[in-house]
Amino acid sequence: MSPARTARALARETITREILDSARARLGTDGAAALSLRAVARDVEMVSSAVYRYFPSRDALLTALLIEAYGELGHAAESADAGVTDRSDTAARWLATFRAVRRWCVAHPGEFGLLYGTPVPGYAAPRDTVDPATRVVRVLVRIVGDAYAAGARPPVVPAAAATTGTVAPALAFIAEHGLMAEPDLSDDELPEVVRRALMAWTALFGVLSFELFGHLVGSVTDPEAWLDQVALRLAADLGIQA
Amino acid sequence: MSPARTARALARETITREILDSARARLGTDGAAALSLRAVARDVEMVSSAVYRYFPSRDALLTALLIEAYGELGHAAESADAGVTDRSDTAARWLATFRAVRRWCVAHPGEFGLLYGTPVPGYAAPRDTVDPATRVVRVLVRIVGDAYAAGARPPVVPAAAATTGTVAPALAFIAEHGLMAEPDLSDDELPEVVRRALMAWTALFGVLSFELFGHLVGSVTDPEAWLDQVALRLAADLGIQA
DNA sequence: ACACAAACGAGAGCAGCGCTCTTGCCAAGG
DNA sequence: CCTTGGCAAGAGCGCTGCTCTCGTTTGTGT
Repeated sequence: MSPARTARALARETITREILDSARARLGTDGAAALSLRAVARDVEMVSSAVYRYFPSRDALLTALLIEAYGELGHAAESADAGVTDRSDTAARWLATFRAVRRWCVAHPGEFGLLYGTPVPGYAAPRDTVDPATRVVRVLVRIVGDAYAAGARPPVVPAAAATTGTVAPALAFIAEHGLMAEPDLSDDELPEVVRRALMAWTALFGVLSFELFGHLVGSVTDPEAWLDQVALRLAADLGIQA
Repeated sequence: MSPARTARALARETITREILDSARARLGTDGAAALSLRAVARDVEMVSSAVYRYFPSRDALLTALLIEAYGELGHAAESADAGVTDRSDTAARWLATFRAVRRWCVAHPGEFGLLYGTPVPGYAAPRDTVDPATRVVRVLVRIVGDAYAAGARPPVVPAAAATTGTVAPALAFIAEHGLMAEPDLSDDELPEVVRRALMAWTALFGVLSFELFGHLVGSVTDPEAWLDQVALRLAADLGIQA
């Protein structure tokens, strides 16, 4: 892809990396909305206008950070799930994924704010970011699907089934992206699996957002243990067990 | 409290109200982080420095907006719960509260971003905001507590009870704030009620945050119906029913 | 009724921001 | 060798939050 590694190309690569690293560092201290291109320019000891040789605008820099962060978070979730050798132990895969997602988010609060916080006013995420953004929920769908395929079911069939006939949210999701690896599910089970996994991902995100944005300061003393409790509660409500 | 309603005090009240309204309008269009004091000054046709007569800083203006928004959201939740005449129909109270919270958040996305989005970099919410911020979860705690007191229980007692011995999150919450109205619960049930309600509030927030911040665009077609499904699912998992 | 103090609006000014444009330098390729 | 193009630097535009000063208006105690 780059056969002619000229000195100029190499320098460009290095400086681009430096800019991204400085931007991510400032993301953690100042927040995404207040990310100052001039500040990162000072960090890498350049004049602000010189940075525009590498990123045409502040939004382009944000997009690069966005894609990088989504990739890291998705990779953390996927490798955590893949790290459980006993693939039938869906409960262990579930908990490992939850913990890995939290670990990355807690380690990178600035990037978390960029990904899931208030959208930057004038900025709209390009199409390139929607696919890496769905990697975490795809892992959860896969785990729930595996558990369902292995016979796991929620403890009770609730009365909520009455509403599934009127509306079918979360179905365009699975229709558009082929994110199921387990075809051993009936047409009735598949939407329910997707719905449940999406709800669980939403709940996981809610816990992390509350923790990282400081909404649990007075109520939860140990956020790590709290997330474990939420993960186990969701797993129990989904019928996932070893 | 103010027997001498001088013309100046009246004018101050009116102009303060105008500033707050303009700020809330700009909150919806520009976002909380980009809220410009100069812009609201132009809206109310004043010089920027004149606004400082009413709010000593941009942070103080944000705090005023924060308290006002928390109050409105809390009032929406409380009045929705109180609007259900049959107090024993905890399922109806549950759903009404969820819908009211969503209605307010969807109607005020800018305020939602201020309350629950990325924290404004240099800004730290003062102590005055923690109490109004807990009004929604207090409503949920009360509903779950009423349901439990009436005999409702989760369908299964899950294995997650093993972890409750090691850590006790969400207990300082109920210890510090006296937010229970139902004393008909044992010492074992009380923490579980608080935990469950806090998890439900977290899940509700996650759904709203995903919807308002645009993370459901490709996956959920009807957010209103989706929130109903989540509410019913949570109620079923909690054992809440009419 | 008068005077003093507080509150107020307006304006200038400071430092910082994103971004654009121009200028001059230096490496890469024909 | 010499032209092309990437590169850093600087000036400049309009914007931001905030501070200070100035002259005016308003409320109040004597």
